[in-house]
Amino acid sequence: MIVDPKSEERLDRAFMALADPIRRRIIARLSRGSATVNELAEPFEISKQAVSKHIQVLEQAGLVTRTRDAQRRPVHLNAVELERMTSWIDRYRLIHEQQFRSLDAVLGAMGASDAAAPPSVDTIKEKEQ
Amino acid sequence: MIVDPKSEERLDRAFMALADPIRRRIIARLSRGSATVNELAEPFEISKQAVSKHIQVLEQAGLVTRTRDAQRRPVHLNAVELERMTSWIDRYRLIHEQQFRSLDAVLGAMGASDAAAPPSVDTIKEKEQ
DNA sequence: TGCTTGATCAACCACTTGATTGATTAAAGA
DNA sequence: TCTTTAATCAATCAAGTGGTTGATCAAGCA
Repeated sequence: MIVDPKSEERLDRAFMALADPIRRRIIARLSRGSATVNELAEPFEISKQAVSKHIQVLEQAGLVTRTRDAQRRPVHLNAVELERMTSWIDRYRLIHEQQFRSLDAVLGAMGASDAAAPPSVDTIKEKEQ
Repeated sequence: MIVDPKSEERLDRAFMALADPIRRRIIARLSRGSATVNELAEPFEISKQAVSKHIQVLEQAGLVTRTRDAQRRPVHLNAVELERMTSWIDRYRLIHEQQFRSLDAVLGAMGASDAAAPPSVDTIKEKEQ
């Protein structure tokens, strides 16, 4: 499986960027439309410089882009990067779900008739797979 | 809008947890089945203590759970928390997409763009770091 | 030309993170 | 019992993060 090192680092930054509640609120705000740094800083009690840094973090993660409008620097959401994050997560969610299903089938075929859906995983010793 | 503070913190930890490539590889491994700390540490060149810490981070984020099997502490993926992460992201992806669509409709009806910051890709200038 | 506004740069500080090594707990096996 | 195995705890360290204040840049406007 070939893994693009740049894609690794981009994921690092994207997840790190969303690990902060202020940055998540910024993303939430931007989902409703672009905004300037001042507008984005307004609801928060921290300095505008701090908000500016948060936006830089989001920008380097590829989650937002910035344009220029005179002395304003409007910030726009980049939904493509959000999509990359969900792709990563969903990939392993799917694998896990399928693994879970086939394990369930094995247990069912072995004669243990309970076949409980909830995770009775704690008794499982993984040797197959 | 009521926001459960614990849910905020849980998201903080979940996103932070996935911001590390080693922890993402651990999640990827666990999607294929549960494993012990030693098994999880095997592909990495860092110490087992370090891997143990990574697993603690994942556990406190709710992304994995641990059980006991004699002196082993098998680690299991908790897909529910992964689902919470995609839910958060997809929520704002959806809002953004709808916002985008309605803006598109407005622009189409007007024929000109004087709305606040239309995020058209062709006007984007810089992408420096 | 100056002045104001929007935003960033720079230096600094407290705190956290990721890693290390060495010691320790806990259960199995001889 | 003594030894091995699985894993964590404890102390420490370098590097990174999130915040501050003060200075600076860049574009309109009087």
